[in-house]
Order: sequence, then structure tokens, then C-alpha cells
Amino acid sequence: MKRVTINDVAAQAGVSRATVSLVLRDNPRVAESTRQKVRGVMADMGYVYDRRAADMRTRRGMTIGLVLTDVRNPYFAELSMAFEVTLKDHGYVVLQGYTQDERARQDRLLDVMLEHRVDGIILLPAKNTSAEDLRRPAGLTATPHVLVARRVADYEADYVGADNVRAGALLGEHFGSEGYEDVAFLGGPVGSTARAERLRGVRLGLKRHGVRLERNRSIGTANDRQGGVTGVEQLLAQGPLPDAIACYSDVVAFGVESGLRAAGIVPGADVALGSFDDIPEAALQHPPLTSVATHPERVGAEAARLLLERIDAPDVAPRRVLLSPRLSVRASSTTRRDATASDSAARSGRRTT
Amino acid sequence: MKRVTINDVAAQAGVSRATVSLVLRDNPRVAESTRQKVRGVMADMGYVYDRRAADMRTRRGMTIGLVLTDVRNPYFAELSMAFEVTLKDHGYVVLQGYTQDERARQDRLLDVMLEHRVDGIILLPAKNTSAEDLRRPAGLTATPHVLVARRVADYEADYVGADNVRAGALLGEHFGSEGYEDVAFLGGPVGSTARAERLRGVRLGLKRHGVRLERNRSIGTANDRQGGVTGVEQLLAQGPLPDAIACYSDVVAFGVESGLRAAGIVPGADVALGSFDDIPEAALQHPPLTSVATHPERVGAEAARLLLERIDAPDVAPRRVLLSPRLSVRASSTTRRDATASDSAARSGRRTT
DNA sequence: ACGCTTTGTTAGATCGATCTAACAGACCTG
DNA sequence: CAGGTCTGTTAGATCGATCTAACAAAGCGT
Repeated sequence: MKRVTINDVAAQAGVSRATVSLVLRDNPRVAESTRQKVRGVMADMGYVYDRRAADMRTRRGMTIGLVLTDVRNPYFAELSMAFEVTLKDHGYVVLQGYTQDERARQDRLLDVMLEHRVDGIILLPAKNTSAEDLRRPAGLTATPHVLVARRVADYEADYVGADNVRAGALLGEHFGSEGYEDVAFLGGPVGSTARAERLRGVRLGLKRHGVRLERNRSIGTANDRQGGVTGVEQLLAQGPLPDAIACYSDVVAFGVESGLRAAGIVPGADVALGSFDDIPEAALQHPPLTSVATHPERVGAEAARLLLERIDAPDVAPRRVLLSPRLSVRASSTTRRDATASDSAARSGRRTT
Repeated sequence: MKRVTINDVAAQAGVSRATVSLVLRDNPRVAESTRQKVRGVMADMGYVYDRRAADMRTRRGMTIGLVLTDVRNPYFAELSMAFEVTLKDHGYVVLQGYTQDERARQDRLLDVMLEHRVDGIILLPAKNTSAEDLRRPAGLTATPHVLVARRVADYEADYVGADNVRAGALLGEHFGSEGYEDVAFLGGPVGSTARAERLRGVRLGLKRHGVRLERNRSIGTANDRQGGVTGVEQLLAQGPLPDAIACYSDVVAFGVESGLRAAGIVPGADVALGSFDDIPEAALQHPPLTSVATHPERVGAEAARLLLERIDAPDVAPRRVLLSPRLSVRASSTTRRDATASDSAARSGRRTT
């Protein structure tokens, strides 16, 4: 039941341990004849390279830690795929973990990954993550890491995410130009920066059309379908239905839609809907959902790129990359009168009133 | 820039390396006073445990490899979450990778994970994976591993998945009892066992009502939304529309729905729809989608459990766990005449004609 | 006061690889 | 043919932890 080691191979091939090691790394110094002999013995004995042992000696691990909240959200799934593909192409392996938006789990995950001596970490911070939280884990500071999608106040680090304020402004302006005057912002974890920024953006966009989004028209929920459902219930309990609802994300919007229907309200007709992320499902809803694309695959690839750069050059100043969003106007926010308009092209700057 | 090691801590605390090691593992032998002193020094110096070095010595790694195809599919995302949660609760970390259903990528992933000396592997085989493919990677046989969701012919290993034949039969019987006579099976990668089993099940279920599913009524596609869209195009090009379509999975069904609508056909009214997996989105479609639940979260947890058991006892005979599916009948397959029936409870055995 | 157990600590080997520096032998070269 | 270079190989130290077996000091019974 014992594992075959470099020593066993060396003994069997009649060469030294060092020579086998050189063969493993295709060092040109080793003669072609011995190279073949050693390779042959390795195959015969079923030798498996122990990267652990090698990494310990060289002190470089070729593994990256990826800390996400919940991959059931299609946005995060898309992110995860983008990371994995980019990083694997550079020879890295990915240690993945989910925080489920809980800081305690996040703490444990970071600790474990640091103990495993990852070369870098990509972190999607759990809601309410403080700079303190990120300064506590021993070794995080010394380990290259990139924050994605959510910012952490007063914490200096590389960051990649969508330009959420601008994304919000695009949707706000769109609602304003369509003539909606009572707009609500629904969903999203209250502690997350992404939510705050999107909300701020929506207010900004509406303001250009002289519309205000009242304080009590903002309702926080979990970032999933269920959040949308309960959010709607809360909204309905509050009193009159708004003209339009800006949802924190597409997933929340799906929940909002079914919550509305459950209450006998037709989304798109009785109340306009818009949201963020523009995952592929958005266009397939009925009515098709107006959404601001935040391009997770681009965010993921960019974050991976930044991390690799920082591993090579740990001392460059922290960078912030904001990817510009894109509004896709669809029937859910333009059908007050005609109920089955089709998917229209993006017209982000439009201002016809 | 050097890392703090157990030696540095020992020197600083005025004890031996061995004592520090004992403190790390909370060995009761070490005196409370020295324990506290050492812990204090560790905190002061910012010591980070190097699990790699420890694992090398003990030859147990506390990491599990998770090889999936594509986590953008909600079914697989659900699986991934279930694994991670169960395994992390047992102190394991997860090395995750995506094959994108390509055998070449799968080969590389398996090799890399074995080189990283994972304690076990959970594998969702890429389509067309042969027993050969799994016997090739040096070390796989010696490493505990569990196959999920898809079987590999002539390969002895633990397996966890839904009972796909029975799932298919449930849907087939339902279609039969609703009186559909021309049924098509649409989507899914032709090389996967899951597809073959579901198709066989549907045929079986239909047969009990005297209905045949013709050979040319089975169309293979990628297991995603786009697959559904192109599948429908192929189906329409073939000639007359069937009465009902059994889709390989909910994701495919979503694509089928939008493909149908694009062709001016109303799903649920002009053609009945049913599918597999019953992801939460299925109930939120319009019309709500009839689907056979395959419980990914249960499959995931069960696979994790099996793997942990096998790590403890590597020599028990391979086990096959088939989780029984559950049919949820909804409006998409019962609305030939009345177009807006609501979500009805599961009635798997129903046979009223 | 003697041996015997208990308690707490430690030196040195070890896991499986890499790295350093050295070395033998073949090959030039003037 | 002595001295230098080139080629291919290797012994021994090393990475950062754990493990084994030994050992000193304290406690205990008689």
C-alpha cells in the first residue's frame, strides 16, 4: 500500500535521487538515454509526482484560493468558471470555498487557505466584512489577494468589479425617461457595498429627471429568489404599489416577479421591473427583463489577471478596476400600455421623455 | 520577507521545536504555563501553521478533489455547494476544477489533483468517459473516489446519482396518462449515461400506455439553454410538431421554451413540456414547468458521505446509491385546453386516462 | 532513602521532493 | 601531455512540520 517515491524510482533505475529529480523537470543536462530509462521505470512503477513535497522545498505552491459566497447564484457561478479557466491555463489549481455570506465562515476559510499556503486569494467579501476582518488572519497581508464584486471600506487592496454606481444610474435614468415617478429599490444584503452603490446610482439617475427615491422605498433582502419573494410581501404590506421596482439583481427580480404574480399583480404591466447583472435567463423571462449587464466573466478574468500580476510583482500600488455596465432595455420596463414588446437593443444614453 | 516557522517560535519562546508542535495540536501533555507562553509568542510573531509540511509528514492531506463539468448549470452548482458544506464540516478543503465536458481537461485535472495528493476525489465524469480513461491516471485506483450523476461503463467504483430510469418512467407515464401520443426526447449530451437512462425510462413509461417514442424523435444537444434552442430548431426542421417534449434537463427546457416562442409556438398550449431536475426556477416559469426532481443537494451530501466512509475503510465493496426521483406535475404538461392552471402537487403514480 | 510511576520536555530521524557544490570522465587545445 | 572546459551524475543539506524514544524532575509509597 506504500506510495512510489523518487527514491524507489532511483533505486530501480540504478541512478541517484537527484538525477530522477532532474528528469522530472526535463533538465537538458541529463543524457537522453538515462532520461528514457528513468521515464520508463516511472511508468512501470506507477510513480506519481508529489507536488506537495516539491512545493515545500521550492516554497511556491501553484494553488490559488477562491472564496465565494454562494455559487448557486448564476452571477457567482459565472465568476467561478472564469477564474478557474484563466488560472488553470496558467498552471494553477483552485482551492474553492463558500462563505454563504457569513463572516465566521469567511474567517475560517481564509485561515484554512493560508495554512495551505496558497500563492494568492480571490475574495468575494461576505456582507459587512470590515477592514479589521481582513487584517486579522495572520498572513493575509503577506499573501497576494484581490477583492471582487464587493468593496471593503478603508481596506487597501486590488479590486475588480462592475461600476455599480454607473450601473444604477443607467437604470435610474431609464426609469426616469420612461416617466415613472414612484420607484422602489428592492433586495440585496444591506451590508454590501454593491447594494449601496447600485442604490446610490439609481437615485442619481432618477434625480436627473427630477424623481426622488424615498428612504422607505428601499428594502433589503438576501440575494436570492426567496429574498425577492419576501421583499415583495414587505413592499405590499407597506401600502400602495410603486410605478417601478429596481431589483438588486436578476435572481432577486425572478423572486419579485413570482411574488407579484402570487398577489395577482402582473409584472411589466401593473408595475415596471428592472434589475442588475443581465444573466442569460433575464432575456428569457416573461416579460423579458430589463437589466444592466455587469459581465461576471469579464470581472472574473480580470481579477485572475490582476492576481497573477501581483504574484509576480507584489509591491505595485493597489489597483481598482471598474468594468463599465451596459443597459439592456426589455419589455418589463416599457410595457405599461403594450403588453408584449420584444427584446430591444441596449440604449444606455437614451433620454426621450 | 521570511515566513515564521515552528523553529523561530521555539527559539523565541525558549522551548524545543517538539514542544511547539505539541502545543499546535493541543496535546494535553504540555503544561498549561508553557502552552500559554508558546501561544503568546505565536501570536506576537504572526506565525501561520504550514499544513503542507505537516501533511507531508503525516501523509494525510485533508483535501478533497472535486471535478465537475460546468457550475453554471444550476444543478451542478447545487451539487458543488452540497459537497463543499458537507466536506468542510469534516475539516476538509476542496480543490475544485471544471472539465467543461471535455475528456482532455478531465485527464489533466485528475492528474493535477493526484499530484496534489488529495485524500479523495468526487468526479462527475465528462461525457464519453471510458473505464480506460479512469484507469490511466497513475494513482487514481489507489485514491478513494466517488462517481456522481453519470455512470462509467465497466468501471467498478462508488456511485451516487438519481435513479434516472425511474425518473424517466415517471415522466413517460405522466405523458401517457395525459393522452399524448407523439412524444419527443430533446437535449442532453448523447455520450452520457444519464441521458441514455432518462430516455430509456421515458420509453418505458410511455409503453405502459401503449405509446412508442420513435428513434428519430430523440435529439441530442449540449446540456444548456442554447442546446434547447438549437434542439427545437432541429425538431421543427424535421417536420410536424410532437404532442409533448421530454427535455433532458430544466436548463434545456428553458431553451426549448424560448426556441418554441421564437417560432410562434406556445409551450404548454401548443405542445406539452416536461423535464428533469426540478430546479427552483422550474416552478417559476410561465407556464410552470412539469419536472422530475433529482435532488442535487441530496446527491451531493450522499456522495460526500460515501467518500468519507471510503477514506476510513478503503476496502469495502463499491456501492451504488440511487436516489428516488419525484414528479412535480405543473401547467406545462396539463394545459392543452385550459391555459393557466396552477402548480399542482406531485402525483407520481397517477394513471387516469 | 530507595525504586517506581507520572509529568513535561526534547534530540534526532523522517516525509518526498529540490538545491548546492563537487566530482569523475570525455574532449579540446596549444 | 598538462591544464582547462564541458557533460552528466551525485552526496548531503534543506524545506517545516511530526514522530519515536529517551530522559530529567517531581511525586509517591513503603
